[in-house]
Amino acid sequence: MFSQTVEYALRAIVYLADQAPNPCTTEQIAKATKVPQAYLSKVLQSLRQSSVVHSQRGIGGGISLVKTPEELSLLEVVNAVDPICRIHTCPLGLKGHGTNLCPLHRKLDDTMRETETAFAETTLAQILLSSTSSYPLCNEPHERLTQLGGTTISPSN
Amino acid sequence: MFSQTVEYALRAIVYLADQAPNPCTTEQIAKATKVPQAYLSKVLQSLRQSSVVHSQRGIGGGISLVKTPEELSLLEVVNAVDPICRIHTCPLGLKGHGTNLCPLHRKLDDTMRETETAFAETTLAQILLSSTSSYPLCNEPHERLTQLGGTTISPSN
DNA sequence: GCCATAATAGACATCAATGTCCATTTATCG
DNA sequence: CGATAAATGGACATTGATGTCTATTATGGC
Repeated sequence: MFSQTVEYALRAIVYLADQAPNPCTTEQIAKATKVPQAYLSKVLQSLRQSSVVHSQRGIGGGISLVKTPEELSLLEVVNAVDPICRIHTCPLGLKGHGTNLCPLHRKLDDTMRETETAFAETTLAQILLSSTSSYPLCNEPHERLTQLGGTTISPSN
Repeated sequence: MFSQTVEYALRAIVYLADQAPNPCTTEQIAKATKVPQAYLSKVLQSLRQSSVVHSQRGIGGGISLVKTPEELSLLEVVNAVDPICRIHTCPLGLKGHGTNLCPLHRKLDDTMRETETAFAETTLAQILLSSTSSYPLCNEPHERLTQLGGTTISPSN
């Protein structure tokens, strides 16, 4: 129901939120989220063009969130790469329906509206704080590869 | 969010429900629903293989619903052509998550479950009886091209 | 049995989503 | 300035969704 690109974008953003506000390289994100790196870079470009993430080239650079996890909703991520396009006018192009969708398309649009709302109301911070018995994207909490102060910590492996 | 094929399948089924229990030819459905006829025949084959519709060749034949509009849900139609596939195991293939999805995939699956439920609870009869100000698929009620008794009525155009 | 009707099957065409690869540009560090 | 790190852009490959076309098969009426 959701495209592969949406899945990849959300994985990357969850990882970035987990590491926020530190930047992460595409390679780092790709490995952590098991997304093909070359394709991920395309997805990240879409996110950058929509101002969901910020990028910085060169040593010490990488990708980082523009907003804090508290301010960023799932919907903003989804709409950046594969917009949920609501039904505004009759898909059959019937005049006379105008904004009055027929019962079928009214129902379809309603379900899309519900999905849209669910995504709009969920922030990345909520995802990170949710307590299911599994951590987001991994078996253990992710290593924080850099500390806020700038000291680098090596991963345990 | 929903594929073109789902859209076409639902249009066809709504039309068939409107004409039920009379059979309709693919050509007739295609014109009424503005779906490319050759492609529609593919979609209808999927619906037949899932026993949503029944087909009859030759003169007087066509496509008809297997169930009554009261018994048929939108979900059965959708799942016949483009199944809503729920998330059952971790898409990253992480052991240890098992059926315990991480918060991200838990949320994604929840929205899919809601959509699934919405479709499961809506019957074709409800769609036909819904009173928005627009008729399903058309500006006016569809002509019933044949009557239950077998007498054929010419369309007014 | 013959003809008209209508579904069926399969080949083929087109396009968008997904995925890969490589050269180029921008940045930091020494 | 030179070396390294990292994103960027564009070309290309692959696959699945969408769409078209034609020959074949099944059915009912005469």
